[in-house]
Amino acid sequence: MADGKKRANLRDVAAVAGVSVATVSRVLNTPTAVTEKTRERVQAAIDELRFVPSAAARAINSGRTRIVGALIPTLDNAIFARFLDAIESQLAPHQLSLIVATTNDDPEREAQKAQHLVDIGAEGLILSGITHSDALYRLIERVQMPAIATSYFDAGYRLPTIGYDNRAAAIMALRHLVDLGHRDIAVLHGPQGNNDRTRARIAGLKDAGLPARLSFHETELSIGGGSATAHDILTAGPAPSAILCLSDVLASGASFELRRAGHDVPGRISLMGIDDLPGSSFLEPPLTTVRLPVRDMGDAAARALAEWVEQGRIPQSQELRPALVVRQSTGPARDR
Amino acid sequence: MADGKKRANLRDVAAVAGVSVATVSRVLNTPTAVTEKTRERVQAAIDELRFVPSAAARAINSGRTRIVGALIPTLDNAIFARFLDAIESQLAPHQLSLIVATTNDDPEREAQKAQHLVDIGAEGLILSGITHSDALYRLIERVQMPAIATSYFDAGYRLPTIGYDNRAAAIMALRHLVDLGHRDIAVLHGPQGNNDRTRARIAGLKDAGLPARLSFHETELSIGGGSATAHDILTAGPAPSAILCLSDVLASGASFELRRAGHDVPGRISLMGIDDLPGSSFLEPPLTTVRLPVRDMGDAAARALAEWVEQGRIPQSQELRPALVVRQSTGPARDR
DNA sequence: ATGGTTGTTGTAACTGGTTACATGTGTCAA
DNA sequence: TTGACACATGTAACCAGTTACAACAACCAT
Repeated sequence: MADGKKRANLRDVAAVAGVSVATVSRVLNTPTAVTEKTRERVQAAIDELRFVPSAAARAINSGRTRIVGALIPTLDNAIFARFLDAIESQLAPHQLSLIVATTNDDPEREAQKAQHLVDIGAEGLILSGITHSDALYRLIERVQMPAIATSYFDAGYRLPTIGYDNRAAAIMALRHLVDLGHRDIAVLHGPQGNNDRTRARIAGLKDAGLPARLSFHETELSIGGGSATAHDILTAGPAPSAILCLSDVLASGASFELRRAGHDVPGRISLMGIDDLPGSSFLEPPLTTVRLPVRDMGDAAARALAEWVEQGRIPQSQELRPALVVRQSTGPARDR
Repeated sequence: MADGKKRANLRDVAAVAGVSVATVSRVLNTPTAVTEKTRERVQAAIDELRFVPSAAARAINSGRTRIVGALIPTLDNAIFARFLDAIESQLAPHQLSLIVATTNDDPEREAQKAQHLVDIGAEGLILSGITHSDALYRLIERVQMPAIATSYFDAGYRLPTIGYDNRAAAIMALRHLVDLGHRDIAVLHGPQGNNDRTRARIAGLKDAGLPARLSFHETELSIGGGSATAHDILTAGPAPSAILCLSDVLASGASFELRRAGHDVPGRISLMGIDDLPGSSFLEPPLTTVRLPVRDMGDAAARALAEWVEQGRIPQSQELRPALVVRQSTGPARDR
């Protein structure tokens, strides 16, 4: 049958079917413009030669690659993985493929990867956060590329944003603790470096004007970081009445440590997170947290980007609401 | 300056620089073959016009897209996210881009997505497991596409495999429990449907020939599934002396449930998992499990695929060794 | 029989790069 | 001064598609 040489092309198919290349192309793209009979003949040739049209050749004509890229800090965190999962699911029906590039929150690396994505013809970009290198902005501007910033809502930003108000999310958590009477709160957070989500949360807490003394503790964004830092907080000096973790990953670590050390939660100390990871409700006690709608965010970002890429419709920035999820890890502050 | 119309192409650059297209192309690909002076002139034109070579046009000539695809069940599970993270990191230095496609363990969907990857010119594929639809095999054969199956080691498989022996991993776990004197063991596992990793683990347990009565319980692969099923096991009839979860996600759920219900682990009942997720060592008690080297697997698979794609070197199947990680969730079976 | 319309198909010029081959220039030795 | 050779550059064909336009046939109404 097939000579196993190399992939057949349009001319091969045309030759076998005894028609012109234009006709074959029509069978592929506008089948109604071709007679039933020829169409069948061409289709037979296509099947026989196992012809698969070259996407590159198509792209060169249409200028479309149907590829979009996502630049995310890391995949090694459930929150981003879920986010990506949602994006991928939403993109697939649009026949758009997703290229993933991780940046480790390094704007330099992000710009490089973005350049590479542009080089290979990406038609749109999903970014994380709103802090990026000038090189990236220049790139986006230069090639007029649709790009959406996520995990952050800022209607005044130079790009459309689809995300939540990180300040508000943090304040929502803090207010819950303050309402319960907590006045002395330790705040655990990941590296601020280039992570504007974390920075916004911290800034929100600092100028929320709520009546609480906050002590901030930066640590590696991992369960280990959370548990080690919780340990430090509880052994050094007077313990706070509540620990607020700006990420559930840290809260999980803190939760484990509090149990391990035998602290009564929420009796002696309250614990709270932000994110609402799948496991958070299974911690002991179940973790009070602020749910960030990452799945919805992924859906929305993917849809918006698809529309932008396909129909040129520039999306509105879109704010997704975090929600307070009260479980059993928080309770009234003990009287002193 | 620029008229902002559309992207400049080779001929535009050639015109501005006053050279031929061939020279511009040479500046891009073999700069040494061009005089310093012309090179500078061309470079100036490139900068002025903000010329970015079209990857599609390159691909059409070279036949190379520098894109590889990964077909994985889901991103919404830390184990796959880590795996992908490793792949992406390893691929980047080879200038290969990774397209992610999720299959939900559905061979039908997997074949579709694979077809799409081929359509857009993917040069290689990373698959999960060794159970795939005929359509996928035919596709791989037809287009002679480098493809590596992962998460499973089977030297006799039609494709190179890079992974571990799932049977052995499960048996390793079981043996640990049997060595501790457990004779009555409940086994929790995710849907067997099309998941050959799970099936292999179950099969391994069944014909390991170890002296233990096993009862199998299938549930949704989630923390909730693990905790609910653990609850069922402990409330219905005589409780086993150990619970073996074929995934740490389930074990986490079970661990939470055991604590919640106040069972003494490992005093009254032992708990064990397979995977070794980041959080597993923080469970209370820390989870005994079998570590699956997914990060190494991702590294190895990406490297092997890159070599295959770049140099045509077909990789050897590669077995990665699971390792027993004994923590505190397992202990001697109580005398009856 | 003629002209107009519609529908189907083919020819060839595009898309944006790469590259084999031809041409032109400069250096050096005979 | 001439020929050999290296080196730089240009011309044009090529990759695999799409598509504007032309050509042609079939059908119908005059």
